[in-house]
Amino acid sequence: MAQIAVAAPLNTLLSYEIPAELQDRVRPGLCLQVPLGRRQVQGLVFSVGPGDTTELKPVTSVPENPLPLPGTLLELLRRAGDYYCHPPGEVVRQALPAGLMSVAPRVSTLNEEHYALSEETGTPSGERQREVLNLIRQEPGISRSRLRDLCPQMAAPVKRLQELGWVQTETRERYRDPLAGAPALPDPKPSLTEEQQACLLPLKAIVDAPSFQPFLLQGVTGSGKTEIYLQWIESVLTEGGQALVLVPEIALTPQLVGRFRGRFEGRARLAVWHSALSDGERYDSWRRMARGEVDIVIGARSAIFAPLDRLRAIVVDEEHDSSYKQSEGFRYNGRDLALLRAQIEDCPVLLGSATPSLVSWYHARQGRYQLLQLMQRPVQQPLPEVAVVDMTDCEHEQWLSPDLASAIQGALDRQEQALLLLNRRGYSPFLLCEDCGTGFHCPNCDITLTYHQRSRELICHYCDYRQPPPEACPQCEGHQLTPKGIGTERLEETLEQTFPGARIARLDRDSTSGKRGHQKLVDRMRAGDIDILVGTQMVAKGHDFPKVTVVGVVSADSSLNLPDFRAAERTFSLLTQVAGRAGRADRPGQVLIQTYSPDHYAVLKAASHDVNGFLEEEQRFRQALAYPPYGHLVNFVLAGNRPEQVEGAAEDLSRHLNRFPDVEVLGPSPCVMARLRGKTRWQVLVKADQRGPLRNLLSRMNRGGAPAGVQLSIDVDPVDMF
DNA sequence: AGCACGCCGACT
DNA sequence: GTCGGCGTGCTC
Repeated sequence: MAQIAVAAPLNTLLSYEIPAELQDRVRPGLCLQVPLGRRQVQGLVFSVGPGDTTELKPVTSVPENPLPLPGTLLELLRRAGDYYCHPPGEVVRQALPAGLMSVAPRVSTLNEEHYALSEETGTPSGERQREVLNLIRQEPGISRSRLRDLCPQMAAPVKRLQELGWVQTETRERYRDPLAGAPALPDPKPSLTEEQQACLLPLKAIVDAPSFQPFLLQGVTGSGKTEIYLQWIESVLTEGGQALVLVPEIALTPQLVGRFRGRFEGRARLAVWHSALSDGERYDSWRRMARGEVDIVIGARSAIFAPLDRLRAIVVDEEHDSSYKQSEGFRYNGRDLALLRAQIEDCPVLLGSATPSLVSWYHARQGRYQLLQLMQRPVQQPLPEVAVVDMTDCEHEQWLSPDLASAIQGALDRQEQALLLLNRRGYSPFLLCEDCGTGFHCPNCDITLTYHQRSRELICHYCDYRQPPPEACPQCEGHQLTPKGIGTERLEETLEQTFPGARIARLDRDSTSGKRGHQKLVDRMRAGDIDILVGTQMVAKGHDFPKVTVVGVVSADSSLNLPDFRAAERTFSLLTQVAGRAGRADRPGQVLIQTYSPDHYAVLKAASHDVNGFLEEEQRFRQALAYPPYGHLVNFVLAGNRPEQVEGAAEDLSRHLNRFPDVEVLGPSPCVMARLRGKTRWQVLVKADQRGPLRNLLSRMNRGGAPAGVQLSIDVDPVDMF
């Protein structure tokens, strides 16, 4: 009998009979095919053992050359599914590439010929043939594609040499490699500052005697955290171990990958893992990892499920970043699973950030994580001067304060660059009829449609509903439809009017088609072809623009006013991160933060670069309200088509949850987005001082939380309350 | 998720 | 009379 997670949203594993002829091949960690209803689906074996098989269907088939998952990974999947209360089959489907767990699209493998000299070779008559033979002699086992690069007309000569029996041909699997062709710039190892050496010491010490140990590396921007990662990983590789590096959004940080490639070129095999990979690339990268042919994996949150079996080091870069949390479906947190995996692997894990999350910082304070600190920048460069601009002094709809405008002018005069952050896409967040006050709402969601002028559309940023902007108000037929508020498009326009002649560009999801468009814009900025760059938080993440000396936050309020207990934490880290983009060695940067809440501690502490001061203040606030890390949360979200039914289900659920001991039930209440994609949404938030009572509640809640017609989704450790 | 079963409106 | 709409329920 085998316990199998099947590719279906079932809350349990299913048991299958193992037919006699497959008895010795079915093992835990194996992907195979099983019958489910009247179809065939993929499944992952979690355990094999004795049991009554009379009522069970037999396993259909086992692949020819299976690549079983490492036992530690299997354990991680099991515990993660448990912890986040998510069906095992869905957990596995998220964790494994499409080719392994989905039913339909079988991903193919590619093959390629490789050539070597035979025992007996002669001297061919043709010049081309001699050339090809020489190339094969120089590089035995050369691949067909490499040979073609060196000698484009190789096809006919190779064929002739094969016929003569002078070269041996071997067909091997060719991996689709997302890194192929990208240049690796050599990155010599610099000498470390004393501070860096002190950080590296305990990390290196643990390489010799691996065991579970979390570290929190708190380092100001520019203090060289990456260098610590690189040198730690280098020592791990020397011991024959593998390393996993998680980054919030790898598509935005190609320079980190470049840095790793440059440092380890020829010494370590690198794989990248993120959502922008094609199915084929993902499938091949997974197989490379599972075969032990990779030493370092750099990836986004789902890379925590990489099939590595010599894992000796895990790095979570920018550990505070909320994109580690998956916000729908299997709502796991990559940072938290990194800790779980490290525990299972019995290996160290390093969380790095300039602005640690309160939760991690608290654990470090409690002594559960070892704290490592980098307070200085190796290249003596002062932190930028940060000014807070009180927007209540400005006129209505004046987006640029005089202070920010003159700072930008200053940058232009000195032929330096300015970077402006505005966390809102489109032209304006509202379109309003001046005559009757009508706004335009999404028909599916509880939100106003954002006006996009470039594409002449009203767009819902939640469900992507689009409609052309009406000529006249549908209510009163008035023609004064006015955009209210500002988005990046309008900011770009405002800047064009204020600074005629300046080269202005915009970096957001709309301005860049595909990942190449994004990179192109970044390259132009770095080359100095742009004077002012406007962007959403994309500009704050990862990119290093050396000529930027002025950074403006157009409105700190948009992130501060989110209805979320982590709003201050988020705002603080965003402000700190974007402030770190200003300045360079020979010229200090200047940062201006525009806000209507100039006295808010998140703004003030960011302005004074006081990370610990912020965390201490935030800690008091969280403690008073028993929010994490002083309490634990589980959010139950109910969604359905019939509003009264959803509300009723939420009330029933709330009553049910109230019966559990040692938990506090908040709600039911309509979600912040009370309607999303056509569905009404209610939530019930459960809070507890200890994890125990919550675990107890969840383990008895597995299914049956909602009636037919209402979907229940459980968010354990929610990061936002939408 | 699929896939079937089942019970009501507009069609050759 | 049936074809097909999608609400509901089950899959070892």
